[in-house]
Amino acid sequence: MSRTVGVALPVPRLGLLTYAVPDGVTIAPGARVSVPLGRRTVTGFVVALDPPLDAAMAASALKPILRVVDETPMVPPASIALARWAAEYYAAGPGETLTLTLPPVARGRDHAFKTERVATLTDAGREPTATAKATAKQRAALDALAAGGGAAPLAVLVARGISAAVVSALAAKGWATLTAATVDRDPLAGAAPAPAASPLAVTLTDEQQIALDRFVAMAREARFQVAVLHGVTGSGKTQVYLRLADAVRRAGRRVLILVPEIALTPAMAALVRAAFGDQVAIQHSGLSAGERHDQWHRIRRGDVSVVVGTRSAVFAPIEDLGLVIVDEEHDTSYKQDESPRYHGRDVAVVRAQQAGALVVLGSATPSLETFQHASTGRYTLVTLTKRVLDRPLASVRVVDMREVFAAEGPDAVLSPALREALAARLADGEQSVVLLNRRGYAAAYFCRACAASLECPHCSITLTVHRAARRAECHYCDYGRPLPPACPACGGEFLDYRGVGTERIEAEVQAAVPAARVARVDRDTTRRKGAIDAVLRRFGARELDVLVGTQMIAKGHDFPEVTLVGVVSADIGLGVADFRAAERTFQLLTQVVGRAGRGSRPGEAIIQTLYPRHYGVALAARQDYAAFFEAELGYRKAMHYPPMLSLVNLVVRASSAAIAMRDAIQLARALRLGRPPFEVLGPAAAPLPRLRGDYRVQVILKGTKRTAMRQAVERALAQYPALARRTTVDVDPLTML
DNA sequence: AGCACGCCGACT
DNA sequence: GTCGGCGTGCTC
Repeated sequence: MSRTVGVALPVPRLGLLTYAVPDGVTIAPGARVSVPLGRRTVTGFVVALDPPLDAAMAASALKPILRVVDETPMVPPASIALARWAAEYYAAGPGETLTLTLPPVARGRDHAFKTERVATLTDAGREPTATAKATAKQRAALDALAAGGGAAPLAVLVARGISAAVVSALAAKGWATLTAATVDRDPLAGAAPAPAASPLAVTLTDEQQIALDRFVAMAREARFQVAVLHGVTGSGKTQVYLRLADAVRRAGRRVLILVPEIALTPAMAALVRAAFGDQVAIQHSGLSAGERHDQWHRIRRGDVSVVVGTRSAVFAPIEDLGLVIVDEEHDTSYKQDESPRYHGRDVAVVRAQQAGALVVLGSATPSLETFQHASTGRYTLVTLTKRVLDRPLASVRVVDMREVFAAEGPDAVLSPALREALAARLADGEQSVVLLNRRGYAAAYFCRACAASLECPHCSITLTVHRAARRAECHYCDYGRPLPPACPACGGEFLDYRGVGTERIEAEVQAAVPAARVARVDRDTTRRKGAIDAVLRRFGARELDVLVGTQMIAKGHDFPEVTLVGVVSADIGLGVADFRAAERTFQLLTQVVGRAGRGSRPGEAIIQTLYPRHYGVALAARQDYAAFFEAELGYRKAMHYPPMLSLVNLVVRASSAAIAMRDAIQLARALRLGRPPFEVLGPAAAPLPRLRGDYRVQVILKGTKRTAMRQAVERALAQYPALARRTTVDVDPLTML
């Protein structure tokens, strides 16, 4: 019996604390315990039994555990190991990452489980002679119950026109019983109907079959391996995933499928549901707390063999894991942009390693990190070079906007080529997608007299114009204001827009093709739950002709009738001072071009740009991943950027620029102490020097020895606790903001 | 994260 | 004169 336990508490950066275990109490790792912390009582996780005590601790009196919350461990040992790894790797507290393994806590009253009244036929109810005197309605109810295997939820009966009163009558006559049962809410209820045929019955192309056979053979080895599925857009990666998942499931091991975003999840979830029925659990942030709770417990109980979810599902309590699939592994939404700043794909690889499982990283545009490992042989590369049914990739035209500006003036938004193509598609009854990766009407509202723009009072950023709402909004904090009638700086009355956003594009498209039914998909139009689903469904049902949107529409969706994709300003993003700008642009363009021509008719893409020769644009137009990878890797080598080495980004916040700089200098000095095996760059003002009222200064670590970098950061921050509280640590940052 | 302590500005 | 702002320290 253990005398002490190491407990992880949900407190940022707090390490394990040791508590005494009262006599006669037994505790297993993974169980939650209620413990005193300062003057409050909190719930933590037992992660270690009888941990080694340091001298100071051994001498002092440990506080005892107040209560054991779980008789049986809340999370399996594998989840603890994974969370502890993530805590260390991402310089977070163990409690922070362990929290990720739990379902969201229901607030207030316990809405955790939904109970439902279920009617069940009794023996008498099944006996035709006993029920001979049933009325017509009662007979209908008895038949419905019999058809449902002898039992059915009351709600289902009511939906079929059988009133609750009739069911009560059956109960009164002893022909049926009514019981309250706990049911799992179905997060797919009301979602797009599942395809009629099982996705597992689809005939694979030769390439798909070869890829599948390869993966199945690897999975059969039941050891940690990483495979990369590099398949061009429309090559049918999903079918390979599903068949592979089925094979692993049949072999008795479980499967985790990660997908990038909530907007994408319903489609994938519906497919997986069609393939595996009630063997699937879904986890993503769009579910209500109650739904997530139900799904989490189905997983924890081992009721399902396949789990589909977004980033946080990587911590789901799955045992006997044999396969992890990371769909669209290059997608930046796998990286959490708040602490703990983990990368779902990277955690997935470690999870597979700890479980002895196969992990498949799939993408049409693999990240540099992933493809680099594939090309050195550390990961196994499997390629799909052809689209299913031999459909051609879209033909691409790059439009040099400088020529358009020269011909039509500087206010041109849609090029003649794009306008004409949109009109032609409409005339042919085909659908189009127009992408611009910036929402709002205009990027700025500026004064023609003094050139001042409306700016956020809390962030170093110009306010975005939302014209329909007649407001200017900050896209980094919650500040917003009505559009002023005159310049707030000089009183000038000639205010104008600069830069375009999706709201403007929607209007321009409507003006160019007045007869078209146009809808917009961006964060502004899809805030409401289910809104994005509704628009995508209308588009899928051909009730819309043109979809205008941000990168939300570039991902994953399969609309066979789309034959034209327009990209309004391919350069957004290239201007950002970020070493991944070219990679992101290439990925976005390649993905969105891949939306065209997925049906029987060939697709076309029109890319408008100011830099037609930029390699990120030109190679995406050619859809030449190999050439892009070579060019980009050359750049990363020359500039000493990932994947050649690793980065840690430290951002120090303070109430004044001077204090932020002073503290960052102190931090950098501590990090440079003792000739460390890595570079310390800065301090320098962060790319966003002010954010939400804070002044920000950054220090960047660059090197190949990640462990040394992390340890140095831990040491430096431990030395200055006040500074640590105001410093964010981002290991393997995706952006330097 | 909370919660307490402590040191500087605007109020009954 | 205090009330209370947030900056800092601490949690087995």
